[in-house]
Formats: sequence, structure tokens, C-alpha cells
Amino acid sequence: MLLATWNVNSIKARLENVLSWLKEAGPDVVLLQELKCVDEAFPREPIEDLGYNIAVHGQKTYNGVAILSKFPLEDVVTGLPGAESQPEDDHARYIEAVTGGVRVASIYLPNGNPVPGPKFDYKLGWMDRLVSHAGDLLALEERTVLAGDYNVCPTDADVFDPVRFAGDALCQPESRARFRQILNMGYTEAWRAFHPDGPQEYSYWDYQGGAWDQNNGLRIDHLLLSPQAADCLSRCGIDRGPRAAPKASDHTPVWCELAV
DNA sequence: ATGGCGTTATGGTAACGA
Repeated sequence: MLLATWNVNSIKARLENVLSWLKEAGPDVVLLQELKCVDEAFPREPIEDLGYNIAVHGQKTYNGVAILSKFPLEDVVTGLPGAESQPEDDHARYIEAVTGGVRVASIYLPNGNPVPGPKFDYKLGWMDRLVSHAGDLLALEERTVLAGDYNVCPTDADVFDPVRFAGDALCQPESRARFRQILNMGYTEAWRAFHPDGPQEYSYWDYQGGAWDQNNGLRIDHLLLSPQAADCLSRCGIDRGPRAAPKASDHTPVWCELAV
């Protein structure tokens, strides 16, 4: 099973880019973030025509997540569990389903800037809920992949200029500690598992300041695997191709292969 | 330090992103 995550920065603006990458890379399961459209506006037909089933959790203007799969989608959950601890959260940032023998979640974690402030507090509260839910899922002892735009650079090795980003929400100790909590309970971060000591590789490059041309990037899109999923992990990579295309998203797909 | 982009919702600017 080839499984990918991609923050597309508007599915409507990016439809041609997404369709051409689906045809070229042929992933079985794709976790999308930042759809920026309501469920009814999601361009289902052209994607279904490529053989995908679709589950969408959309929202007007901002956020929005989806799961595409060549396998049937079952047990779809929209919204991150634990909302009672964060009743102000009305963002579409989480969708989960079981497909092809794997439980998958598409995650669009809050950015959290500026620090400090209510947006950073929201990020940390949301991460606390994610940690809790990741623990609940771990107890199921299933193959589980929690993937998406985590808006966290796990270490300074994931930042082109750590000094410049020292005050950014993506690099705060509190953000990194919560990300590590998920790893410490037993999840494997797929890309880092294959590259424990580098090289530096990124999944996001700002539109501004020639960031792509200068490779001024961040690695913030991650695939976190339960032990049962990690047992099957055979390959992982970052596909820079889509970032170089015309009208590109500022993120590029990160993928892994599970031998299931 | 902040925005130099880009998208959306708009009908000239503003919010938001990371």
C-alpha cells in the first residue's frame, strides 16, 4: 500500500496539480489538508474517475481535510475526539477512517503563530487532544497511520534556519514536546526512521523570498505509524516534483509504503 | 523585524498561512 499526505492549499485551486500527481504516482491512500472548501464544493467526480473513494471534512474558506482511497472507506470519524476539553474548536482539521486494513487519519494541526497568544494556546490544546487520541488508538493494536501537516519541525535539523525560526510556533519546545509524546508512546515517524542522521529534507517551502529556489524549507508534514503499521513499513520518501510545478502548493507530498 | 506570495471572500482590502 502506497500512502501519502499532502497539504494542497485549496483543492479547487490545485485540482489539476492533484490529478496529475495521482496519475503519475498512483498512491493507494492520500490524506489531504487545507481544502479550503465546503463538502459540497469538493471536486469529487474527477478524483473518483481515477478510482478513489473519498471522505471529506470541509469548511468554508479555511482548513478542511479529506481521505482518498482505492479501498473502501469504513468507520469514518470527522473531528478530533476530545472536543469537550476545547469547546471553542470549530475548525475542520481531522478526519479518520479504516481502509485497506489500515486505520488512517488526515491531520491539519493548527499553526499557532504568533507566540505567545490565543492561537498558540489553541495549538497546544489541540495537540494535547491529539496525544490523548493517539494513545486511545494505540490500545487498539491496529495498523494505524496518523499523517498530515503537523505544523511542527520536530528538531532544528528540520529547519533551514533554526535561529530565524527560534521564536516560531512550529519550533517551540512545547510544540516539540507534544510531538515527541506521540513518538514516545510508540509511534514511528516514517521519514526519520529511514534518515536518523539526516540529510536535511523538507516538505514545505514558503511562496515568498525565493524559498523554493534557495531550498529554504521546513519539514512539517509527517507520517506517524503505530507499531503494527511500522512492522510493515518498507519505504518512505518526499516527492519534490509537485512543488516545482506551475501553480504549486507550498507543501509537497510525503509518502510511505506499507507491505500489506 | 516583517513581508516580499498565494488563496478566499470580496468588490478594495483583510484574514490567514508558516
